[in-house]
Amino acid sequence: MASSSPATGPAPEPARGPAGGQDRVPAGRRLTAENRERQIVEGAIAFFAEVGLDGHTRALAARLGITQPLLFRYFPTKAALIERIYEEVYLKRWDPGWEATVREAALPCLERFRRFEIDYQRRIDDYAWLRIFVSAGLKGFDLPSRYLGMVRARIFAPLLEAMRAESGLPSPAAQPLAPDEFELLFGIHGALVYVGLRSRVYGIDGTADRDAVRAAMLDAALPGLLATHRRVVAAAALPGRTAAR
Amino acid sequence: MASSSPATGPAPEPARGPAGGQDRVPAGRRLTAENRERQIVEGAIAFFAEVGLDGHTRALAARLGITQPLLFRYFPTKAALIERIYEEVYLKRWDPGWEATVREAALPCLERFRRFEIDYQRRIDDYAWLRIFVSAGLKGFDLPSRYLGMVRARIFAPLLEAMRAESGLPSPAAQPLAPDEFELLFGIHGALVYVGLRSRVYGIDGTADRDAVRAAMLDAALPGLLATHRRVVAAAALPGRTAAR
DNA sequence: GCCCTTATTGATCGTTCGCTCAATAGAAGG
DNA sequence: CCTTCTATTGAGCGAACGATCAATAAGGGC
Repeated sequence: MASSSPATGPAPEPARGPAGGQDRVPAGRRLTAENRERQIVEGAIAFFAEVGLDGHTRALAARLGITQPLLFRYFPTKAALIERIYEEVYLKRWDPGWEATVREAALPCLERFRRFEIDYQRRIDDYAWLRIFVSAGLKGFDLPSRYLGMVRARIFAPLLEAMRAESGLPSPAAQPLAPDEFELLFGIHGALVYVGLRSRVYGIDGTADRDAVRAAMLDAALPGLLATHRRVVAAAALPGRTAAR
Repeated sequence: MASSSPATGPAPEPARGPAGGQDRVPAGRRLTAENRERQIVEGAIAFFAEVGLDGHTRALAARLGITQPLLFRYFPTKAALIERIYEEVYLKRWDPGWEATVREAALPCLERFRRFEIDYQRRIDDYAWLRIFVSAGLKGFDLPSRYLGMVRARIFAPLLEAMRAESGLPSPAAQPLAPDEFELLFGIHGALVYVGLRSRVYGIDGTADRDAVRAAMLDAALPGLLATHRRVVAAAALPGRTAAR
């Protein structure tokens, strides 16, 4: 169970990522400020994803083919650069369409959940996204908890409300959403995320088509979800045990 | 979505852990070599779990109330100390009883799976265990992939073989275990692990009784597992698509 | 009490960290 | 061609890194 190398050795996969699809920054020496900044941000995302947020600014500069002081021309501090990465990777990649999907009244709520997860996981299963997310969590930053708080409030809460309605259960206004109801969705959610984690963080090659694996997981988990949800809501309505916290 | 503090701020939870149940090392100045070594290892586990494997030896020494050079009296290098942590946290905490549980012929295989996961997750849902595991994965160490390889080979493979037999399907000798069959178990497994990750890595307080949450997840996921498994095996037997890799 | 063993320390090595600043060089406008 | 602007660099700051080693001091055996 010993690790192969003592303290070195970044991740095996470069995985520079789609980088948003914009055309690559020209490799010329003297770039415009705008182009250089974009190049630094994109390079920093790939770099810190590989080596972790403790990565050194000199190593980042070397990878970009520039000198280290130039980084500080564009970002006053290393922390500011990391902050920028948060915005770029997490805020900018949040799709408002997700919030619309889970409210699409024309669809059964399980199908809304399915469509959200398929699309969400496709975006999340990214080398930089997953690794920086986990790395931030390990360093005690509140990014992961705040981000998952968004998922909880903007996605899962409306979904649970729709599931309540579809099952003829009292609305959240009448009976507040119980933590166990969220756990139900986070359970399936976690199983899907774990597929990416094993590949991107634990370095397990795994199955080629993770998208198909997740689709199969949803096919297995969704059919029984509404019935389980009804049971959970009924249990939460009883004063038997304290459900919250 | 900005993090609260730029680069400082370890995890909110000390969570020194049960430390194996052995009596604490006396706080006296001059300890026996054996006691000092144990104190260093236990302290290092808690320390590196909090701040990550990039934590500094001087900070570790300060927390232990000793000077930094003393660490190098007991461990030739920082990497050697981390190696020792791997043995202590992962190798020593592997329970051979797990391998016996999943082979217990008297029990239905779903019950074997249930019992394994309940016990396994209880041990895994530990501040140091989860955080060092993830931290090692981010640093590119092969600990996580090798450990999960053990779970796959020693736990899931015999379980799948038993599920095959219980469903009257061909044995792995006749038809090799397909990757999709493992994904079936890793899916449920991942959902359970994710419960701990959200708390220990992402810093979400979450539900108090994670053990009960996981039990409920298993209750929801297990009933349909055998039927799904049969479908996966049947699909893997067809030459329709390449199942492996 | 003294001595011997060794756990522990203080001082320090060479390196590298994040970061600063004056000097340099490449493109644009006249 | 020359000037101007500024992107970029080279040199270097103080601090902290992992690691080393001779000096110190606490305890046990006689």
